[in-house]
Amino acid sequence: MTDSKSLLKNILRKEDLRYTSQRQAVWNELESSAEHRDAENIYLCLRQKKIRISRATVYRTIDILVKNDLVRKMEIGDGRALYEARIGNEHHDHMICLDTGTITEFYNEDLEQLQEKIVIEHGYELVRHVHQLFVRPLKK
Amino acid sequence: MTDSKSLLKNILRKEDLRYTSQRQAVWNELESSAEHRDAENIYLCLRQKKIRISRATVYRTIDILVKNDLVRKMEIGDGRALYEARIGNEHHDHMICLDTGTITEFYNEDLEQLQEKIVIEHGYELVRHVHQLFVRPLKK
DNA sequence: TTTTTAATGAGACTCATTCTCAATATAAGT
DNA sequence: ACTTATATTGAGAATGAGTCTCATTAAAAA
Repeated sequence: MTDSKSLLKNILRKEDLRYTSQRQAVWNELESSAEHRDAENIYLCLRQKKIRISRATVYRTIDILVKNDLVRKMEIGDGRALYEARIGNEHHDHMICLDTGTITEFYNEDLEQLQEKIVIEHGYELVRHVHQLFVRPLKK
Repeated sequence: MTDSKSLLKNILRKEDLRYTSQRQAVWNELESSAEHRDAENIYLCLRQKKIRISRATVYRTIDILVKNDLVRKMEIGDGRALYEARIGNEHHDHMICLDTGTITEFYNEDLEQLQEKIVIEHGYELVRHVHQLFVRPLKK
């Protein structure tokens, strides 16, 4: 059994959920590309591959994957959510180019530590964060 | 004429838009409280004050205010947008308590500079950013 | 196998926001 | 001030992402 398959099976078992072809298909779809994709795109790609699945199941499955840290959800303010697989994919934040829509991932250790410091100073602990930089190409 | 009134008038003039009582009312509502409020809340408060206005106009006016930097829009992922007046209100980001929903504003100069540095290293200039820290109270 | 019960699909539904268009109000021109 | 041209408004229809319902189907336990 491939790693991808047993990873999902273990999570479903832990959550007392059944292993189904639809759930595997959604996970395959996300895991096999590094793109930031919305639910509709995943749904359409699966249909194109002749996989029998409904929008509802796509949404329901993504929820399970997000809750179990296999997938990360991000919203860039245009009304829909984007998703990306977390495996083989270190923590990072996003830079969104306003001219082209290109999404660039970035990670900065100082930034991470600074955030931790700030919340502690306010008497909190950090659970998660959203950090998006909306940018434009530097004109030279 | 109060500052608040001429400020709005100047912006509307600049944008070639007409000065109307509805637009003034929306701006008054936002300007007079430091809360992070959604469009429906603003609409209902105005109606309660017997001001004749529609939801459409509330949304349309908020858009004008946001475009002209009088108001800041933020989305914390629950599907609706929150707004806050920008005047008398320095730039800051938000810390959202997952237990209570409390929104705390924070500002850190190092953080701001670090962001600038990061985008430049990627060949971009920073236009705006979204930085939200989802937190829980530290148990002592 | 049979049985139990969870998962699925189709489409209805929700909810924030946007759109449409006839009626109204602003402000420029006289 | 009065007209006039046109921007703005309001009511409700439309949109669109996401959720819900419930009859049907499929896991997996027995």
